[in-house]
Amino acid sequence: MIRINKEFLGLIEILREDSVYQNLITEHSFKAGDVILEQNSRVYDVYIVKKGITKCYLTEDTGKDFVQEFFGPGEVFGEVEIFSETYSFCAVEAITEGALFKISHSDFAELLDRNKALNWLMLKSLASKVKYKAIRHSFNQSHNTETNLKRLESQYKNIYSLIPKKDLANYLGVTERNLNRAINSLKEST
Amino acid sequence: MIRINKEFLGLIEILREDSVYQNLITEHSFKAGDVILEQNSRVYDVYIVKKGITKCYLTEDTGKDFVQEFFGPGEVFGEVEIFSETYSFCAVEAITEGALFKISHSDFAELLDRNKALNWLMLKSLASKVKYKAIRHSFNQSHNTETNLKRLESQYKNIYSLIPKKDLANYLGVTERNLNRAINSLKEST
DNA sequence: TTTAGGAAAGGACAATTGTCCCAATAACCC
DNA sequence: GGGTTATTGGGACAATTGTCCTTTCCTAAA
Repeated sequence: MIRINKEFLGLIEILREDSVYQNLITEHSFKAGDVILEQNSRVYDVYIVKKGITKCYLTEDTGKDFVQEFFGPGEVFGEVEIFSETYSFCAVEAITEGALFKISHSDFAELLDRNKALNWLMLKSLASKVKYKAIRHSFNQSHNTETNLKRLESQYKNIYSLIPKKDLANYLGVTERNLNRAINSLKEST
Repeated sequence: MIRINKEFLGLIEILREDSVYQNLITEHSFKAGDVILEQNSRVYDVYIVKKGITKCYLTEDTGKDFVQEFFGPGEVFGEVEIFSETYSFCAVEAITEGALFKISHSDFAELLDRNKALNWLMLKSLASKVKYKAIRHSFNQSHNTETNLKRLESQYKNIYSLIPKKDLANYLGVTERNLNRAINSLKEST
């Protein structure tokens, strides 16, 4: 749900201690609501969240948004487009204020080639995304909204203060109306 | 849906022309119904499908199976467990007869380290899985069974001769009953 | 050809979720 | 404060999907 990757963030921050990399890896701040990446756009950079929470979502032809993940500190995005050589398939938008690191695709590709630690963390990060998605979608498809919500609540006690309800509904792939029903029914059962 | 990766298969077959690798990369045949990998088991090898179709699926606590993907020629599995260092989160079972290549985790890790082409294809393969999953689950969540089925039918004209209905239903995350309804309703609308 | 067994399809009803809209509440501006 | 406008939550009904069980169809053996 709120994905983080401390190892990756750690490595990026270590690299930035070298002054050479400070020009390649730039830091930028964002505020809540900022659109960091648009869907179906050319992607020139790889992004690493330093602080704050963003959402990565996809807008369908029906007008419905589906939230892929919420990205917290250390989470990487814009990297898939290097390897698949296509336009962005998700939009990324800030939920809270925060900051991120940015590296151009060409610089990142070069770094990947030279730096074995980074290369390995990249493989780990991608593998983790594959695994996480597999497990989450399987669970979501096999259970009703109430059960899915219960799972999230147990993982994030303060979920309603972290994520707006609308985004939560779009993450679960249901309407806000239905999410409200599930919330009420969980409240009653306590 | 039926994922293939000719580039990856090509590279593996080229490597196997070198007699050194023929001992590391072994070939095995399978027949329909064979269980190639069990869920929640230790994974010792990376697998590459050479011929045939397998399904990769996850069994939930409810007893429901959810099919992640169908793997055709070139598709890799068992690799995520190298990077995430955990037990298998999916089972893999043969749908048709076929054959696959197998490499031990340690040999594969070493190959990844030495062979840049393989390293790059591995990154591409993982990125492709992430992207494919993102797009598919977003679409599936945002549309009803009939629309989801229509999408599959348009991509695979002969889908009902390739994949058993039960597996198709588990791929879409619905019951067979509901899949039948969707099939009928598409038939009527022609 | 007949018949029994098993798999596949579909009918009937229940549960879940979506859509639409109205009421309650909060926010804001004169 | 009064009045207006957003925002949020929930009621009512419709559509979709799940569950259960019956019917149909296919196969194979006698």
